[in-house]
Amino acid sequence: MAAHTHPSGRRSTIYSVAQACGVSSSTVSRAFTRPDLVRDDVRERILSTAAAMGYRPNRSARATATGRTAMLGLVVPDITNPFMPPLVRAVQRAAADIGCSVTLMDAEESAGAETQLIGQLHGQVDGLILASPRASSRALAEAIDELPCVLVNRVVKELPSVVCDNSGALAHLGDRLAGHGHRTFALLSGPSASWAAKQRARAIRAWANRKEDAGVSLVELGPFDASYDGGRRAGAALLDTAATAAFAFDDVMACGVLAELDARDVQVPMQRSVVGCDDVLLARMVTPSLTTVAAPMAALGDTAITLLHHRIANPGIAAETVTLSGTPVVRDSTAPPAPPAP
Amino acid sequence: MAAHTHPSGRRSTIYSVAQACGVSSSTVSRAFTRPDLVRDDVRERILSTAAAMGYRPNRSARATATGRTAMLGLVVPDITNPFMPPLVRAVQRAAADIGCSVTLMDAEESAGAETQLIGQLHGQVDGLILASPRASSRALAEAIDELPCVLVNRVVKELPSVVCDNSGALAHLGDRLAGHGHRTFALLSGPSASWAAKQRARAIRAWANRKEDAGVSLVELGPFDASYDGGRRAGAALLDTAATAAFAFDDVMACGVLAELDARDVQVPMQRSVVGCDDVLLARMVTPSLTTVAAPMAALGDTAITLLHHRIANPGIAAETVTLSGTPVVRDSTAPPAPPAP
DNA sequence: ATGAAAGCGCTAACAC
DNA sequence: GTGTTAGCGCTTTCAT
Repeated sequence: MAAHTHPSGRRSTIYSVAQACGVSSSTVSRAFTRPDLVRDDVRERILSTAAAMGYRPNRSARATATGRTAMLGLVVPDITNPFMPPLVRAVQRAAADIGCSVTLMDAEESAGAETQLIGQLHGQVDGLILASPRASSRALAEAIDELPCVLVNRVVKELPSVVCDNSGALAHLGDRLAGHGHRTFALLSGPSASWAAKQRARAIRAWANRKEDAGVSLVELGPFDASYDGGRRAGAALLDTAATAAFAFDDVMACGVLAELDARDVQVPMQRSVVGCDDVLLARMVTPSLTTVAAPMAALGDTAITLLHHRIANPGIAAETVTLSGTPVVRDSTAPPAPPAP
Repeated sequence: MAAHTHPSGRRSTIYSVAQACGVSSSTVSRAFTRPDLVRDDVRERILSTAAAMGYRPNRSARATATGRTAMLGLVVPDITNPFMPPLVRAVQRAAADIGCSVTLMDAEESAGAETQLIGQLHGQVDGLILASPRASSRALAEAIDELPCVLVNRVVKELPSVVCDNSGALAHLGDRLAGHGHRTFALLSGPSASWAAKQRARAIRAWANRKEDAGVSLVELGPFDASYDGGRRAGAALLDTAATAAFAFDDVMACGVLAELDARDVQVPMQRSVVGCDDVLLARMVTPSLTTVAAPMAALGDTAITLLHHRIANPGIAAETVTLSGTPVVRDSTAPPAPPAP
């Protein structure tokens, strides 16, 4: 493996390749970016000598010339949230398909950091994907300022977004539980600032209302942190109610609920049923495995990139928001309620 | 928020700012990159009118001019592995401290993709961090070709790296278990191609050898996948042995072991003790919570970036490998063995 | 199909 | 301390 540097010690450029091939730099450039514009034999000669010389196109130079960086920014509120990695992967894969790489920014749960990071991304990326941003709509709009962008799991007026609607799946799971004989349900709600938490709470309330005639009643608990510890607290709160089944804000919280119930010797699903949301890896790993609503990660990522791509190509296009649906996944944390004590 | 574009519709540049301020473009440039070189009042005037005009430095242009992109590449074998997010975060934070952003590449568990991604990063980043790469040393070296880089949790001759040594912590945990009365231990080893798996196996073997006189014996099982399912299989295998305590390759595997034992009504820690490795978030969330070895994530990230930074500044410097240590964390998955059946 | 030349936005000597 | 002037490596008219 020879060091692929020009004899002079400098990296090779289209110029050195051009010289070596006895063609002009433009032809070399074309050989890489518009292969169809250069005669086959010439192109092949260029490509092979370029490879031999270890030539690598300089992305920055290309970017200054074209005005496109071929990079997308992805900002997440918290990369350690198990919801994110699959999303990151999906976004990245889709971005690769359109020839872009993605620079990841973790806001470490700070809304302030979010807007600051967005600012930093200006002039560095062609567009932005904001996953469940926590910053206020106003702050967001201001930080984004003209940069093409799409939100994931949050809608803000005037901004395109792709969101996951779990109401159908949640209702399905609710029906199933009601069918099992559950009547009193608990809603363990997530952070009040969370758009997703609002949506999920709304969905569950709506379902419960529809089922009122069937004797279903809903007790709302929280808000709790969307964390394991938040879940522990939610689990404790749950036991103070008559609810036999609980909807946790997400799988992580549900996981905390499971732990708290276990710690208090309350059996799941025998004595309480609990359902999570998102279907993160974790959901399969805990005992009992979680009944939950699977988010269409890959589709979320794909759609976000498609929307963004479209938006980069047609600036000033109207903001649309596409809605995908979650899918109910039944596992071991739900079952018929225990028979009333004798 | 007005659209921050030049009246002409184009983005503002150092030139438009310079014109608006009645100074030369270099002064504007300096005001941003070497503030100390420009008189206070001038600098302030420049900065404020720049802000008013919505000027944002163009990173690509800067990069072509300086030859530095201020971007680092981070390639991970599998972003969904819970070990990675904290590492990613740490790396990112440290990178930010030296003024760099990081573009994340997920190889989706394919060694081939790894080298391909590395190739893609050439001419796009100033340096590379490779987290537990799976590609062969040869393939790696070839793909890296001259690009400054540092490996995390893997050592390859001629390449700088930062690794985590868990042997001390593992031995500590082993001693503790032996002190509890355990005598037969199982080593549930990880993928044979994994550098980390080799190291951990070696550490545990060495410890067991040292303890032979104390009656400690070790049975080696595996290799198993470093996954939940791998852990389930490992758990099943464990029950075919006389071992009362097991070292799993990592927390994810340990988690599978826990599930399998639970499924077979084997109580942890009463009937079997199990220890994981890494201390991922998961370790705290499962029931019982895992005794494990905490990896110094933040330090790993910091050190990797420091090494890389140093290496970018001084090309051709000798490759050093720095070793950090894991810390034992005792939780609920370990305890004295059950008394021999009467 | 190929070449010549201008320009992308910024930095970095080098002068003043 | 500030302005002048070359580039950085690449793309892209515009000719030929």
